[in-house]
Amino acid sequence: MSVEFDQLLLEPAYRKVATAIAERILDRRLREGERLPPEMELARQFGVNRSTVREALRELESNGLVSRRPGSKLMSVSRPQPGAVAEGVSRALVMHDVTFLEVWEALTMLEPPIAEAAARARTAADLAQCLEAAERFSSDNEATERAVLHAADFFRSVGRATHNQVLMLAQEPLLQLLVPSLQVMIDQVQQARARIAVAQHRICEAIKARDGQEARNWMTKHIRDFRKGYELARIDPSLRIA
Amino acid sequence: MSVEFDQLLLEPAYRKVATAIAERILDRRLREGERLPPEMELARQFGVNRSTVREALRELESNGLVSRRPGSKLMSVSRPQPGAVAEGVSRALVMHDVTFLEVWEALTMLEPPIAEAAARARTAADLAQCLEAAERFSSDNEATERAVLHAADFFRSVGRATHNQVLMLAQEPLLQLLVPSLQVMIDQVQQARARIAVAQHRICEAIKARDGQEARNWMTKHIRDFRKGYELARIDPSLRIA
DNA sequence: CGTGGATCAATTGTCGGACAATCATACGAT
DNA sequence: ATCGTATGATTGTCCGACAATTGATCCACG
Repeated sequence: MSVEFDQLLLEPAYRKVATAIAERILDRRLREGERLPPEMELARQFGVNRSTVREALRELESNGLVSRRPGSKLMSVSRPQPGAVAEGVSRALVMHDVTFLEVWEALTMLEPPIAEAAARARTAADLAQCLEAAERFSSDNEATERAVLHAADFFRSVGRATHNQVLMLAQEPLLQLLVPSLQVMIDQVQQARARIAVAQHRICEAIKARDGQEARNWMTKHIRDFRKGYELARIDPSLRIA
Repeated sequence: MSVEFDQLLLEPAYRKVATAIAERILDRRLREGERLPPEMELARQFGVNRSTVREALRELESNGLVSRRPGSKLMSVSRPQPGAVAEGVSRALVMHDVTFLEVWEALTMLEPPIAEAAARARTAADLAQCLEAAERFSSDNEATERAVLHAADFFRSVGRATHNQVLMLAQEPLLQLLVPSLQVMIDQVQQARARIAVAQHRICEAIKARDGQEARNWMTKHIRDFRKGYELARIDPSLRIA
């Protein structure tokens, strides 16, 4: 028997409303695509003011559980977009002063097995996407910004080839954090673009041949190159990411 | 020259306010722990109504960028708590109908290298935490719920030993998704508890000896056991997680 | 001088109502 | 059937208000 009292949690009404709606969404009583009742109706059902309902909706909206189709004002239930979710994670990591070293270490762990899984699970369409992504990098890498975005997109295309949503979502924040620091590095290292292109090419070939081991190996080299690039550019890898 | 027009984005005011404040937090002009100006003051500065400011604050609040110290009503800038961030990711994954197989595959990729890194980077305090977590599982695993939570906490303690916040945050959603399905499995497989305890013990020993390879190996077995458990319990691993 | 309590101002949570802009829908003209 | 139009519904934003609770200040007291 505990002698202590539970810390009584007095949640504001807007929070209760938010969790109540979120619950209905998560247990599928409100299904995806279905439109949400109007704010007035929700206010009536919950017995609160419309302002309160609106504050709750803002929370759900920022979690991606509700959204509106572009050019519409009606709110409908939606599955959170991976990019948006990952953005929240990225911001959290930035606030925690993550360093490039930490991001790089995570990439080192995650990407090679992803490449291996992609080689096993890829479909013809996946392979085409990987090839296209590599081609985009090769043919349009002069502008720093575009080069970096294409490099990240290549990782995304490999991730999609795994057909594992968990991996895609785990990978996304890393890519978002990689982009800004890669942008600094890539212009200071002459051979960077060429080496990236080669690695992408090899990875694609391995994925095409369904050679998991080879895909993993080249991805390992690819990631290791990032680290080397930072050393060559004399960027301190233990600096926090902007 | 592009002939197309950019899709003009008309954001509602509450969104502009939210991003404006978020920007100031992320670039450290508003530092952590600092208290946020009162709603009225913000409304004055942005030239909008207090209701609008409040909607913006709800968004920031759900992103964890602002929060209040328990038992206080004053909002202050805060770094997002990993648990809360991961919860958003978990919900996103649930909405995307992730299967146990996907979660398990991600764990297979992520946990062994984490264990290896932990063996390298751990401090004495980290080791103590791992041992405590393992001990808690061994000594308090009768109640299903507690056993499962302790099993997850063991992973967390190993994650902390890596001193890599990216890894900790990447791992957290996986653990949150593992818990409910592990809860179903662990009671249907006789030897599950014992095998988990042994694996934890071996991993701890390897971490203590700073033997990365051994830590990785035992973690690999540990994760593989989960899969076997599901087969023994005759749970379809391609079922979506509740 | 520090401590504790009492007082007052500040702040938040919630409410009610209001209005313009915009979107959804139904209807009628072509 | 397609297109444009009128009407109603819904959202975004504003205003003002009030109770409850917290933060801050000050004073008495040991």
